[in-house]
Amino acid sequence: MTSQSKSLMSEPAVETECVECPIRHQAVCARCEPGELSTLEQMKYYRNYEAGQTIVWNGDEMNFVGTVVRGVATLSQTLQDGRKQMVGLLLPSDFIGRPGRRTSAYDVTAISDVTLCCFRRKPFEQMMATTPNVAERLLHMSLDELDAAREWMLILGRKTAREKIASFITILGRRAAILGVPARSGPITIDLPLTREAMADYLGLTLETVSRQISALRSDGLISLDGKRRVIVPDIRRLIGETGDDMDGGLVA
Amino acid sequence: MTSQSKSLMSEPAVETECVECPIRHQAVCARCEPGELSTLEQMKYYRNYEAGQTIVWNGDEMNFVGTVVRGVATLSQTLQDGRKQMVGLLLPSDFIGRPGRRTSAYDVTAISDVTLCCFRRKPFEQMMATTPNVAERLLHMSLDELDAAREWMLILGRKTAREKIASFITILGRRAAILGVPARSGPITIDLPLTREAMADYLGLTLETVSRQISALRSDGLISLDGKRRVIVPDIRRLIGETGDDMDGGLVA
DNA sequence: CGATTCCTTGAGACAGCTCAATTTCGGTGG
DNA sequence: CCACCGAAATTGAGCTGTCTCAAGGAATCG
Repeated sequence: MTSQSKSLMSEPAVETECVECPIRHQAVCARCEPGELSTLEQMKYYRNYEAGQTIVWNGDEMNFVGTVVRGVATLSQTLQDGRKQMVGLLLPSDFIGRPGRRTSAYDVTAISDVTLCCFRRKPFEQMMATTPNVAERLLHMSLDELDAAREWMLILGRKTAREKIASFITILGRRAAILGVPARSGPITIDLPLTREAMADYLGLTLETVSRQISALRSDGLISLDGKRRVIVPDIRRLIGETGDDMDGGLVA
Repeated sequence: MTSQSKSLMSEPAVETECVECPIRHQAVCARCEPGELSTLEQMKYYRNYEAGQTIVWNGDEMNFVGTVVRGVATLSQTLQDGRKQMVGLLLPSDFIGRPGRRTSAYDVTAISDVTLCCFRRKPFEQMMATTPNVAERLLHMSLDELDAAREWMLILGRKTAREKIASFITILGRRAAILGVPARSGPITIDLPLTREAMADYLGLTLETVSRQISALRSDGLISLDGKRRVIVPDIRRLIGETGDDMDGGLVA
């Protein structure tokens, strides 16, 4: 029997038919037609991971690809002496694995309990060749990720600690708005899916600096906290003003 | 001796038939068959830019896509107050523009005299749909760029100034080895395509720090300089040892 | 209630930044 | 060929934002 560690019971792990899948219209299968979908249906299988578990190690063979259906995972890289940088944050609908490559270039870690919708790599690659809707969608998603990675480079390379935190919260808000409730212009609630340490690894800071800057934003009235992990943003525009960006947020319409 | 800098007369700008194109096997057309190639041949046209010229501004409409045939260009982003971060370095064979998007998300700047092999965007998109070899190749290239961007995130987020410089030189060496002369294990010569300031914008440093660290590496015997822009690396492995990376360079076989 | 994990806050250290001269180098014209 | 010019690069000195080290506090769980 699988040990349950930190959750009392293992969640029933969202296993639905594709048509009912909560991320049906965001994932790699978003553009598939009913016929194609039933092909995927036959190929797919689910994998579950508990919070803290490693999904793959950097360099490991990876004989599947998949989509995050539930939970949050991270991609990270490490230097010789253990300094760590997160290079990707995988939320529901994000894709894991690279067609055409056998091994992972990153450590992939489940940060909360995670469910993946997987395909064995070889069949998936063949399927891509015959299903332009999938290949095309994957290209589109990769280009989006590339844009995100570059936005991140700007954050890592040029922003101050305060700007980094403000940016991070803003970006989370943007993703949440796409996936879930569209943002009204009132106060917005954002759940941080990461510990302070993970945020630090994400932002190229130390956990102490992350903590200090969150406190600073709070005492400046730009955010308030509900517990440690829930942020309430009374006026998102004011927070965006702290990111240093060239104004165009896109969160609030 | 190949072209450089601000020559009085505009170079005759490499305009060849696809079959003879110097980057035939690296670019987006790499996997095309003769028939497909002649389709491209009819669609393509060349554009030339002088060193320092801007190719597109962030937010500008961009009605073409293209491949760098000659020269070096950069992708960069800027914050409100002018802080700048380079988010991509485009060498020959690299692709510019994003199919399916009308405007550029970055400033694209020619850093030396540049020749692009271009396609108008719409026809290119249609062509992609009917030419899986192009779409597939573009996906592959985008995923490579994504990997590069993530490697860069590690550099920006977690490396010291010295490690950043060592990494930068190492990466340039790797690219040069792929494109040109395969690296023997003797001394390697690497031309820096960037000013110190541009390197700084790339590495998230100031130009003074870049200069200091280059001097430091030199006085430590890890590199030597021929002029300001040419680096000689007597022992690439020793330099790789300074990058902080988890050892796997891939430059020297 | 201890134990553990996560978070906050403080005080001092240091890497890289800022400001400010020089110096070097490639190009140009005499 | 040399003198000169401007851009690029180097070097110095002091400053500051973030890190490091260290000591609690808060929430969760057995």
